[in-house]
Amino acid sequence: MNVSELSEQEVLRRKSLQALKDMGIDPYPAAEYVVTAYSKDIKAEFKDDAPQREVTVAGRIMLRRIMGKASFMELQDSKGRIQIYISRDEICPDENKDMYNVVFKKLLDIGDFVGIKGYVFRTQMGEISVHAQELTVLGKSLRPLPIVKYKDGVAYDSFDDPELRYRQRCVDLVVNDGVKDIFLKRSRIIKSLRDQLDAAGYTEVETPTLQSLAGGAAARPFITHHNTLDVDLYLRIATELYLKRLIVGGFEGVFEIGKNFRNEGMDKTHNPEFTCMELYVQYKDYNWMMNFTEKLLENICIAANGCSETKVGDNVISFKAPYKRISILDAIKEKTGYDLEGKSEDEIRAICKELKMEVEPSMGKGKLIDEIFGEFCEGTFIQPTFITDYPVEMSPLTKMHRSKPGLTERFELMVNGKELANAYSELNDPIDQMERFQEQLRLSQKGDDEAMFIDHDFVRALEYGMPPTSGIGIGIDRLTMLLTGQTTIQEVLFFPQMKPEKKAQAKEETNE
RNA sequence: GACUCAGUAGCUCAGCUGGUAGAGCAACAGACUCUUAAUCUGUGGGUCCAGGGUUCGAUCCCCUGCUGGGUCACCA
Repeated sequence: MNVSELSEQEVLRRKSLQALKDMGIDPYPAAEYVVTAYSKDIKAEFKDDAPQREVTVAGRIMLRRIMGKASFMELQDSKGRIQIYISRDEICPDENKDMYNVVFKKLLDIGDFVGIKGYVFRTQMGEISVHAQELTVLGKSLRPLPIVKYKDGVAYDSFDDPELRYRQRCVDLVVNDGVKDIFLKRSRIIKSLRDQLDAAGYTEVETPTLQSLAGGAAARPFITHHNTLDVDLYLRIATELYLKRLIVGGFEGVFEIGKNFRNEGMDKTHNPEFTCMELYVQYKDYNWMMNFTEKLLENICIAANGCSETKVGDNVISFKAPYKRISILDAIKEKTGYDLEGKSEDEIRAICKELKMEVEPSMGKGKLIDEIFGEFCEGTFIQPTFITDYPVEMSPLTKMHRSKPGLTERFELMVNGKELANAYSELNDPIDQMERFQEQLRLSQKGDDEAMFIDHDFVRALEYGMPPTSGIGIGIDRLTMLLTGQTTIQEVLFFPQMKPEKKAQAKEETNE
């Protein structure tokens, strides 16, 4: 990079870096710096009448208030911030005052990492702080951070351009209060989920991400190429068909938490790669799965938020089990007044017309029902609600309903007007499965580019025999959104997908 | 993909339908030994997203493109 391209402040910081080296101070020391305390804990554990506590803390300088021969700074470590008091004669007991006058006052900047050895005290204004006795440079920052100031919990000049925040998430995490908390909570959510599945005796597994056939869901896949085999491969759109093969193989329960990839649109609730948890348990049905799911989610909510409620926008959502259960046809009857039970495709099409919906001739009965639900019902279920018994046309991997013809043993869990989970009593009849795949093929030939392919290998697995099984998929990103009160998926992904930065790319190419 | 809004200093933003740009914070120089959005004095910092067009003259008007936001469509 050419120095002339650097901003004034970047040039100055590089000069400070050199000045530190010239003084014999390594701006990037190699040795371990032994930290004995963290900001948050120091404040929580402080007692005014306790004996003086010696601590060593380390972190990033976020604010400096220099007042001649003494100064305050705010140090940010992994748990929060703590104020540091530095007096010149304390860190420079000898005649040489360079460590304070030159290093601290001139060569260090906001964003630099330092270590502070000192003791904990309370200032005259009442703030618990560390009185520095030793200052160590731990890492020089050459690029100025955005300065966000906080007073009484209110942020001033916050760094809030979404493009910059998502492209440079590291900066967002450093300067914007609360961003890190979302991701810490995401981690707790996944841990709680994993712990509960583990406690239930189920096995966490990993199945292929590169698949020669992208099955298990209706979605356009990403295609890639394997050179050695000279074949095109797909990035998986679901883990379903491989996990069921493991059920065939004799596992009691298997689950996988991992990324799926769908080559589709991006918006507030869709990212091309997203995280799903899929679970399959032998000898269970979808009724059992509803019971299991509502307890699972209640516990996750408590693990994340300390209670079984969460607030998203103006809605307070309770994850306390049990959840309301209603069949999709009853839901439609409730919201639109139309009873679709036993109606033919043409009759339903006529109802769509009465409801002033735009429908296409290629849509079959199941698709029409789904459209009505999506249009008039889906958004109205704010509290967790199991929508059950979907039409067979939309559910090629689901067992037929034990008593309702044309419907399947499937549920989707709606929360805050969005699908959070999708589950079935899994279809384990290989002949029926083959016929369903063939029906998908017919849809595909009619122009449905999301119809599933026939997976002969999966059918062969079913032919060896799969026990009755229930399975579920839960969208982890959406669950995290709900439990952290976020309304866009970008806020719960560290690095949401964005278009490449054109300028930066061009620059790098000219450098090579 | 459609419509719409936006892009100005390191950050957050002003900028009068046209005359080559301002503030706060940050930075720099100085003062200050309990400050906390520290304060006080002074200084520097700009490819006004890019490329065309109109004009004597464009940050501003027009066109195209890039990037992002919002709404809608797509995503069972």
